Amino acid sequence: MERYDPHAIEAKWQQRWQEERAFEVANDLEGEKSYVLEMLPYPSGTLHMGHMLVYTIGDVVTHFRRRNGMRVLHPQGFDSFGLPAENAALNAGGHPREITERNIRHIRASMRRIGWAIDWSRELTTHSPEYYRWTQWLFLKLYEQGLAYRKGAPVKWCPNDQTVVANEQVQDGRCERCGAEVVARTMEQWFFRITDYAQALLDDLETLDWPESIKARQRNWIGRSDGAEVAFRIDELGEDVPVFTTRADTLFGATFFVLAPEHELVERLAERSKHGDEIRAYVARTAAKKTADRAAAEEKTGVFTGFHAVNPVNGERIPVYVADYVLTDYGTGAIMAVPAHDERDFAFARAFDLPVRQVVRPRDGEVDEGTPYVAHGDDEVLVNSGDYDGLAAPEGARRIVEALEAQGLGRFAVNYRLRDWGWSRQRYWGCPIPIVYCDACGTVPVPDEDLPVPLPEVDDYRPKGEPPLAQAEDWVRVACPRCGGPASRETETMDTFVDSSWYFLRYCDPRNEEAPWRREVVDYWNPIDLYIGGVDHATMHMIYARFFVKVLNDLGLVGFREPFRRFFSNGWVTLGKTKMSKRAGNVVGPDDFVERYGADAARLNILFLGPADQNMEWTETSVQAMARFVGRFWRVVNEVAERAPRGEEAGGSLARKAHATIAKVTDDIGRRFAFNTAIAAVMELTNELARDPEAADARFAAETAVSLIQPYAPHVAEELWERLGHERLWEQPWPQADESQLVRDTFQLVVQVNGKLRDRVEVAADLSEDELVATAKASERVQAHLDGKEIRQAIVVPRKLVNLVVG
RNA sequence: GCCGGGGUGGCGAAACUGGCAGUCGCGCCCGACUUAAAAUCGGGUGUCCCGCGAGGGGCGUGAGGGUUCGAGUCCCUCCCCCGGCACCA
Repeated sequence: MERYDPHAIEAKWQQRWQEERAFEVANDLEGEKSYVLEMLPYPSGTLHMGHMLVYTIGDVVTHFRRRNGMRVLHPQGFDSFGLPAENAALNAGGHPREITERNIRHIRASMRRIGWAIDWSRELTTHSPEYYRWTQWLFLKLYEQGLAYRKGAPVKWCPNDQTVVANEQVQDGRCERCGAEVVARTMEQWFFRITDYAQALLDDLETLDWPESIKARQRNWIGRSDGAEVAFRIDELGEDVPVFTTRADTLFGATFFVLAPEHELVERLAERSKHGDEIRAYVARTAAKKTADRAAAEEKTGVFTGFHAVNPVNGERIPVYVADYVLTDYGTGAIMAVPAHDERDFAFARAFDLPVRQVVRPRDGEVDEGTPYVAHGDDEVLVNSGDYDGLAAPEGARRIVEALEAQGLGRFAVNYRLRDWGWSRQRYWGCPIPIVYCDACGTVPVPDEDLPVPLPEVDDYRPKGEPPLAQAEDWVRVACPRCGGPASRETETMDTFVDSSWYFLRYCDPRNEEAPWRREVVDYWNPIDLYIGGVDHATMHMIYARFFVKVLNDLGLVGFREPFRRFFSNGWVTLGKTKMSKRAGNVVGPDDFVERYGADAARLNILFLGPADQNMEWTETSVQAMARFVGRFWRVVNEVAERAPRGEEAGGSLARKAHATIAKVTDDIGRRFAFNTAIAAVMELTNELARDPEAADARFAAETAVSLIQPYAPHVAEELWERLGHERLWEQPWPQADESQLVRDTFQLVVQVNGKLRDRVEVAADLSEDELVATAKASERVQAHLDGKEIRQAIVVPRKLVNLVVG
């Protein structure tokens, strides 16, 4: 028998598939389709085991669905613009384009070497002008709709380095790099109005077949809360300031009022206040603080403004403070403070010696005055609340808001935690924004026919305060598309999440030069039937893509409202119980293992480690074990091919086992996504086959095993299929389990006494319940445990067990 | 704090619908082949107790309770681990 040589076998079949374009699929738009997609990689290095996992899952499903008669779209590409790729280039010390394209070549070669069934004719890279032309085009569509806009947003600025620094790069209010005190600055940034779609993004989660944990994360991220907006009048100004509250039941307990330091009113108050300097100093101090540090602050800080707000429910004047525990970008940036029923307000009241007034208490029971009482269900009632005293808290809240509404001082309101998506970056390696600024015409979109706006070459692409594109002066200077006068281009670039918010649509029609896609094509393939990827993209990318699709649907560009009908979230691959990552320095790549043990063993291994949606610990011994299994599989099947009789499949125990394995593997891959147990089932079949390779039904069992392992180990399966005298396994229909073979005429009856296993008896399948009980009683082992006691009851589970209850 | 996922042999895990706990694999032990080792192949392997042995019995799925003829699985209380969000009013 020939030795198993994975390299020769894998090269042979990969060449064959490439020649035959075996995994390319045409846009016939006919028949049952399945779009199977894994999240595309950042070409920031080489493949690691996480990639091995996610792409092998997709590959198994692709083969399975193809062989079940579906037209399967399974493309691949590279998320090659943006920070991940650019940072990799900066580390490598080369031009981002060169480094990125080198990484792509390497990864593409690895992917081909692993033998994934990818339609390479549809490959895309987000940094190619053919792609980003349409990213720009889509931006312009959103811009036309008013869904893309520019606004000032607070950023941290280092006056020494003359650069914006990320929140994560500020430590104790100082620049991480040079130690200078950072200051807050408002800078113009581009945003998408994703908040317009907050409710739709929330509602439509119900229609998706996603893991509950992932839906929960998105709900959490969107963060809907129901409450009321209530107007408080600043007494000295005569101006109404709205607050958002979820606790209208506590309005009578408001004892002070707080504005976020960034609230637009604060500067105006400072101008008129005798505490003006104090207020400005406080605002400057808090602005420089990292958001996380503000949140982590043990002591509440703030400053009295000298102004007062009037509580609309009782006309009471309460002092107005500025304090950084109130966030500027949630609700209205101002709150009514109810220290008796809110932890944060309570802490502030303690620190500033402000009154605490109890207005909600349990119907029965005592309240500890030393801590805020936050419960507010139907078991809580209002007190100190005028006409509302005695009402249950939810009812009281409703009545109070209704009364305010009647006076025009409040209304029921909904708030979301979700913020508009800020996506412009002062970096080089990203999609240019097709906008021109003209002194005469203002902000002018670049006309479609002038797309793409190319990414210019610059001398120094490293990040600095000014966008690197500003150096490309000839590129920046441009005639205004509207008036022809002197104008300049937008020099910021898009975040990579913009590129990845629509790539799955481009795969459907990747070479279209007239449009981003043809609608009938995307409508045929989409929504994606199975999307596979890591949980780390469960919020950002997967919310942004959902937003894009909803907008595109509203624009009539696509006929569906959700991109990912089903999502499978793969686990992490860990080494030493730590997620494999560059940062942890524990990355193991598949290249090495494919080289040493072959692609089939590496593919089987990653899916055999454990359930694919849970984290799994990588060990070198496990891939060796898989190499051993493949070798054993090779020997056993070859032996059958050489020695087992040909002819009709006989209905012996091997054939029965084969049919049972078909049923198990089909269910495991098709319904349960339990890839590990499907492999175990084929191993069992192989073990039985090895015991009797010359049996009359050995050939059928071997063919079945080869056919079932094909999605996991397509190369060795194809080679063995050929040795069994057949061809083109990748196109063969998936085997069907013969139900009649699954039904046996005897079965093993489990006999319990008082629920404890006492015996197993092989019995005929057609015995009646009485006969089963009689058989159970007849067992010697059972008799020993009956101990002469009376049988009070006999539980019979047909075709399974008899439980004799004695007492 | 809120939300989500977990806890089963020495290890990764299986048990899908309440019905034989531990499939499959790793590791380990014994044996075959070998001058020897590696590789490969065969057998064994939850744990404790009784028995020279064949065998028999008890215990066992994070802890405690409950429902049930029967619970890893369902219910209640609690502990621990991992992840997400978090001064979100």
